[in-house]
Amino acid sequence: MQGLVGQGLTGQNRGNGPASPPEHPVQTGLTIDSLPADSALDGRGPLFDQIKRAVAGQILRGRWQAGQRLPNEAELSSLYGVSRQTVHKAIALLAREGFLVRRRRAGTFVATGRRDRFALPIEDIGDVVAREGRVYEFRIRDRRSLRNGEGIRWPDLPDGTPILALECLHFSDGTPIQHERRLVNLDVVPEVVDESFDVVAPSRWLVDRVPWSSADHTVRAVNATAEMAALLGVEAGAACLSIRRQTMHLSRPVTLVHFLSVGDRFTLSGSSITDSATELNL
Amino acid sequence: MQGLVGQGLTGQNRGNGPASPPEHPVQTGLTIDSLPADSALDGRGPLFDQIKRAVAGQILRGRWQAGQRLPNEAELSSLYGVSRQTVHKAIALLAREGFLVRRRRAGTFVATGRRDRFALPIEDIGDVVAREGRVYEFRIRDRRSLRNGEGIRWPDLPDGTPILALECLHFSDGTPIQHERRLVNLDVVPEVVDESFDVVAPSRWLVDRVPWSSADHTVRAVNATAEMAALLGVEAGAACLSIRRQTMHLSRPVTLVHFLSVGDRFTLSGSSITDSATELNL
DNA sequence: TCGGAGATAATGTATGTACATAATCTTTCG
DNA sequence: CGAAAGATTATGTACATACATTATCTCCGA
Repeated sequence: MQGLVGQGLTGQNRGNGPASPPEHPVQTGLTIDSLPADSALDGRGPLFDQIKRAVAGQILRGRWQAGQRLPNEAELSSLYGVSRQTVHKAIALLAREGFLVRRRRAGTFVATGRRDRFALPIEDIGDVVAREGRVYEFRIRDRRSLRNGEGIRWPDLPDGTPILALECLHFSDGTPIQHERRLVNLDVVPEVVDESFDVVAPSRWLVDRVPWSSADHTVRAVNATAEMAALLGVEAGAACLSIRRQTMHLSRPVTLVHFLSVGDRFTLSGSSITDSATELNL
Repeated sequence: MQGLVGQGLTGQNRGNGPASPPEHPVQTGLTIDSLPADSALDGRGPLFDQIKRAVAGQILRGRWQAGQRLPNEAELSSLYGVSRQTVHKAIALLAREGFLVRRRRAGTFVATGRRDRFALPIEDIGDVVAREGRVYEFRIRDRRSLRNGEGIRWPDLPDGTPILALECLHFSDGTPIQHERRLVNLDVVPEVVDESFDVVAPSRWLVDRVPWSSADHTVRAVNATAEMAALLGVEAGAACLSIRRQTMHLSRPVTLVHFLSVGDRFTLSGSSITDSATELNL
């Protein structure tokens, strides 16, 4: 029963039946030029969403420029013919999504902050392979229990902490595409010593089991060493994508992993969408 | 604001009489075991934030497991001694951040969705270099106005659309670190033809000027061709990070850019933090 | 002119109330 | 027994009200 995937939400387009804002008094004299036609609410979905769309639309269309001050909540309220609470909810959400900046007493401003917060999603290799319709397999090459500092050192972890060290290879349709070297903090995840990883890959096992609160990533390009080249079935020196990830939970390191993937068999890709734009369909 | 906790944050919990819920008899037998000590509110910040922390804490500590159902708003309300609106705000925000899934009539559940939405921020090269305390420079190597399909083809753009093609190099302390090849849709950004890019780099100029609603990225590792190697001052075959980005605005392509960076001089890195964890300080 | 005290204007939070919406559960009737 | 109709329950939205919190502005006096 916990299947549940996409939350369906969003009231459909009911033909703005109840209490639509027909003839509000319009408060002629005011700050911002009376809004042009395309600032009107569109009647689709909840009021606060309509207002979000209307405001974000003004910004995305460049009508409200970065740094410019918006009408205050009371003005917007009478402008759109809804209560201040409803305006507040819409505007506060847009601010939370980074479109606006609000300062008490000063007002609400279009965020100057350049919207260059591109974000690249990093997915589980198994998911990627499966999504491409290929057969995913993995093989554990090595598995050792030891203490930090004994041959291997995990910088963010105190020496002596018990850790599990894993090494494994990932395959797509039988071709090796990624090498993984992983350390797991046994103080945080002691159960992992009882897991054979016959069926579930370590990354998936961990992600299913341990919540994390933060993750650090470093992505770089490196030339394959002779050893790695042999494992991955490419020539020495082939360009490889190297991903290092450390996840933390409640300020404690959980796992440190190093992925190495063949450059022309694996790419990171994804689309970042401005939160609002998603809902806005702009 | 990280000063002392201080500020009498008002509205402490229960006890305060004014029209609190009509003293319903605590509903003994029910859903969640009466919450242990660490589920109490901590008195820091607004009530809805305290409730967010309390609930997210239960989840992150594994006390409320994935798929499990939470007490309903009314129960939480009497549990924490706040109004349903306040509980609703906290829970709705957690749901919006992906911690919870809510279904009408059914209730609120801890999200099973694996929290594997790692995201990697992709920054402007100029920002990165500057942050490292190095001197950033760039040089335009080529600049041409042409129409799509004439020698260059931008797949997502109709043939014949006027475009500006740029090629430039980015330097850190005088060392070349990134090569950029960029196409700009002149139908969307006609002003760009009047910009010399003497001072501001194209990426920065665009990001400051044109809002975007979505961006596609592809990151891969490639071996430097002889030509690129010469430009970047490395040996042919050196591993390079290749980033392709297309940004769209209102469903129209704005710019398509191809970055190539020397593997050992440039890395992508960043930390993804669960939205809530930020505020939670967990 | 400067500095500070106080007024003011904007957003932020909390509560109450009412009703809408969507599942789920229950009952009833063929 | 099973399907349709209705009751129930939990969340979702909207509005009103009240007060808290903070910058900012104004004005007054040394």
